[in-house]
Amino acid sequence: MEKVVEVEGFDEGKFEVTGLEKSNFVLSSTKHVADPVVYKLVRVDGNGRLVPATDDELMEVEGLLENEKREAHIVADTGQALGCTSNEVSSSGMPQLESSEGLSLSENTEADTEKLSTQLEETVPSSAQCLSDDHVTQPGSVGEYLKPLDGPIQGGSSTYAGYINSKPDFSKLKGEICLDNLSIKELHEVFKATFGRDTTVKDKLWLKRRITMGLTNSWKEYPAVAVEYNVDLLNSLSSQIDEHQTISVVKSENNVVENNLANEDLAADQRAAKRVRKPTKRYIEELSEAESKEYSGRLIASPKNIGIRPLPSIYHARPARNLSLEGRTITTRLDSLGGFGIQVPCVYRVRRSRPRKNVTALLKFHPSDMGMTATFIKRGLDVHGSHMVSESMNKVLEVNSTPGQTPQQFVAESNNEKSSTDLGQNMELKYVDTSGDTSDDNVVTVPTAKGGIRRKHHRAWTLSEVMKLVEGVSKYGAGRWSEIKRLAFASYSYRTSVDLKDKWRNLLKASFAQTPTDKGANSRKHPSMPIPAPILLRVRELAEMQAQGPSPNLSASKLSACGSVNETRPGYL
DNA sequence: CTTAGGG
DNA sequence: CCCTAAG
Repeated sequence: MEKVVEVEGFDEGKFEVTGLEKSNFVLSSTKHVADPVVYKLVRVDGNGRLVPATDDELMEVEGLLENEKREAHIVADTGQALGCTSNEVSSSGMPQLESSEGLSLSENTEADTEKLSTQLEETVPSSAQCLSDDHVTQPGSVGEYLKPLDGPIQGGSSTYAGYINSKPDFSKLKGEICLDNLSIKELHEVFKATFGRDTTVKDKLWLKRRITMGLTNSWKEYPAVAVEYNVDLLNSLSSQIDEHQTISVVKSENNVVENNLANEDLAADQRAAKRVRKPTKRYIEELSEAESKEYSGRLIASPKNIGIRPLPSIYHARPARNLSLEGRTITTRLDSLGGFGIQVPCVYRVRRSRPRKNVTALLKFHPSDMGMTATFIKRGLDVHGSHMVSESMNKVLEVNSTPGQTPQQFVAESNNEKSSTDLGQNMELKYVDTSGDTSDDNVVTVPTAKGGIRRKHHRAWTLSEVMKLVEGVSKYGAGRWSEIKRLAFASYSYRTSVDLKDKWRNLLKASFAQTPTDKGANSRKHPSMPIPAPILLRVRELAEMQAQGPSPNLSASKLSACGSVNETRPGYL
């Protein structure tokens, strides 16, 4: 809680630069006073195009920065997704280049920062919590896969930034930066010199990365944290399978692998070139479907004087023109990319049917109510990142448009999160709530032909969610979804009452389907969601119970609810 | 706006 | 999940 000051520093962020091909890397001394923006750019192998980091990336970085502020370290980017992403990009006929820059932050940021620092006092800790949680619990996180980054050498971000603490200090790399200028052949030599063996890999990026790693081989242990965490989860959950956990494990494994790679580079040569984090089907689907998608990212600035000053004005981009496309507004801007003028489309998505409100206005009106939300938004604004912005916007809008529980909700969520994670198990929640992830609205929306937008990722219902639902139904009765949503699901901003209803419907189906066969529940062939038998039983009980009559309990609560009649302290007035 | 159902 | 009809 006494991090307030640092938070501010965090806001100021630090500079992270992954250079272009001919970039001379200049890492700022990642102190507390650098620049909030993280520039990233990936050179797509082959066509030499540049692919900026995604906004989700930024989110990740956000987490990174949080840690950063305490450790001032930089994590080496695994950059595995590079290959896949680049493919995706080119195959989908995307505009080769997109970017957004967090340049305009100079003014607004400063002001907001101050306000924020106040609120952050309370929320930051939980924010951090959320962030790390996200990384562990969000299987479908786009950022996870979309991460195209690969700092040619010391790529700065890590997918696991959220929970990696012992990050390697790549500031040492300054001396090695010149790798960029080397030819592949030269790189091979360097490689040999570094590892004492030859390599057949022709991937320049890879070579550089490896060499860099070899030279700095300091990142070997950090996955420990994550792994431990996951193992922990697994143990406590061994019986119930929550999609999230499994995913978590996978992730951490990746992480481990990644790190082992740093040491035992055996056989890595070949794999390395295509060492890619496998994108999920969903993701692929998404990418292809999203034709002119919203990759937006930070554009690299000329490597020259990065990090020296908080924000060189030359990095400012100037809007070139705007045009709208299927409900999205595409802003083409001219960025000064290391001296080159490049037009990059920026996509601002707007949530359908949600009244659009001025985010900045929101910030000012409820400055004290939104902790990380504000942070995100601010950052989003700073960066002009479409993803970020839209995401944040959605969040805010969602929160704000929820009648009766406006801004507080978010705070509540954060707290709830923290407590549920800390306490771990409470009340009936024997099942650990791995999904305290209220914070990440990773929900991807997809524009429909009709002009609509539909949510793409089915947000898997976690056990805890299901349990809350059941509990809610038992308390308030099935059918009173809005009540349940408001009371039992206060912490889950997503999950509309309709969602609850649908889920309940499914639960009923499920419970009745396998009730007759006691064992059927567990022995069922790994269907997507193995709902613990007990829960199903409970569901059925409730179902039957309510089929007969709206339990006395219900009517009681009903009365008290509707009882605005006169029962509210008749005497007091 | 909230529910219920169908898709 | 989405969409829509109905209260």
